[in-house]
Amino acid sequence: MTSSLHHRAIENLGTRIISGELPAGHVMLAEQLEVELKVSRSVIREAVRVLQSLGLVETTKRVGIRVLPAGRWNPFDAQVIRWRLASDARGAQLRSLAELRSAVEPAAAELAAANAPAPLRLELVQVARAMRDAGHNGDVPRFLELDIAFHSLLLSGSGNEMFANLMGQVAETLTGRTVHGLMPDHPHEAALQWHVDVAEAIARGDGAAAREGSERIMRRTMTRMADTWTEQPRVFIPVNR
Amino acid sequence: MTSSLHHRAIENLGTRIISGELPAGHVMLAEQLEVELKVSRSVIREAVRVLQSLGLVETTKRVGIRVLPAGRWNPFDAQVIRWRLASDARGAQLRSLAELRSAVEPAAAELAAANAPAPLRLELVQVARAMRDAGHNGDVPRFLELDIAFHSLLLSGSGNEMFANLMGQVAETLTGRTVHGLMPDHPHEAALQWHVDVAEAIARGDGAAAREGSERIMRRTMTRMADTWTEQPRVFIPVNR
DNA sequence: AGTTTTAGATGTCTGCACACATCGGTGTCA
DNA sequence: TGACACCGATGTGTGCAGACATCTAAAACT
Repeated sequence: MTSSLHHRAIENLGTRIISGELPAGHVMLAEQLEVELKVSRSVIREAVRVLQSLGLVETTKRVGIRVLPAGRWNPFDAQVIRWRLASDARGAQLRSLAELRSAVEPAAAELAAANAPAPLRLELVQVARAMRDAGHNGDVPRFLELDIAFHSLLLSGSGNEMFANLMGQVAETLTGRTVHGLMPDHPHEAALQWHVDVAEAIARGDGAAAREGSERIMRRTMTRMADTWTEQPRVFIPVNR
Repeated sequence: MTSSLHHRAIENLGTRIISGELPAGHVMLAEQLEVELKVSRSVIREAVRVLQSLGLVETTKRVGIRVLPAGRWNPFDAQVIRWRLASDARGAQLRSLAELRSAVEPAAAELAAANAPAPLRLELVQVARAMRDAGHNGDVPRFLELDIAFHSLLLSGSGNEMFANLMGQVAETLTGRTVHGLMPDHPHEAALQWHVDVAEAIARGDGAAAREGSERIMRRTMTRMADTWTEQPRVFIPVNR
């Protein structure tokens, strides 16, 4: 199912557009794509429709299928993110995601302290403690697993479905290695305790403490990650397009 | 083109799914949809493919087209957001967007102070001042227009394409009224100056001041908007799905 | 320069063959 | 006799091929 012709056509075109192989303004013809990908018209059409909804192409009668500039791509779509991570813009995409996460998590922590259901608070504390233990014991694989679980739980606990999906949509589609382009891949002593502090603040409903603790973690994470995003040029998208 | 059969089919099904008329688990048959919407198979198939990429449905052989639960919907897609705003969950969607915006804008302001290109900084200051003037003169339409322009510019100035699209993808697709479910629709004295302060902080590269000013605006905005989101239940999406 | 015509592309419809998940009947075994 | 494993029938999405409709950019013509 994952390797349906339809899916493969989307993957093929999406990758090539985002990598820059098919630059903005490039025009393709459905008929030509049929030959190139060796699939029928319906497959091409369905793939193009999906790419259209992602903002990667537009179709115009009498012209063809035109590739759109990067500013039109839906930057929140999991597929688009995955394609960008596989392209030269990998560093820029990681930075964008990290900045977003760093902005959102403290807010999510504060909301979770106010709104999260009791069982989730409990689980959060348990995961944070288990994570601290795994870190102390040098059990890196378990630490990584718990780290993701912790941040996913926190975002879910906010009760904001957009926050919840930040880790959700992305983390699940992505490989473990890519996810850890967003978070340190080996434990940091103080940060282990900070996670527990955040979890406990959420558990007792202390929003301010939860936010501050999360901000501390995010600041630390950002500084540790910053050098991995090899100096990537920032893209400034014009307001009107 | 906007009212192509394909587009209308997407609109019809998307609206009905998100409104809850077609609940999660509900199974439809392509053939049945052809009859119901009075369109051909190709139209249905292309529409279903798009809805699939938005996480609204999944297709299974021998079963049909199954509606997925809300937790699987892509909450960042502009269409999904629009459909939710037109549904009973309007309040919850506005709250989610406002929380996201409130988390992101201060971060964007700080990044803009560090990275925004010079012309954008200049424009930001000009817009902020024009906005203050319009507010003082009681020119509400112009104030609204400039308000959107200001926040769009600020987000663009961050150089983070995800931030830039928060206003972009959403605001442009949406009606003016909906956008102002996210920001006050008449000027507040002090806030007018705060906008200028933020713009000037960004212009002189003072990240800390820009962030603080933006946080002040966001706190004010949130408290003024909060009562418009009539007590909506929060949705807690399970981590694994 | 403005208008009309035309060619060429997508949009829509239809009939067919195939793959494959599910269901239900059949046979085997305890 | 009853429970269970097997296997074929069935129905559905997937993919294909070809036709006609419709729109529009670009050419041709005033």
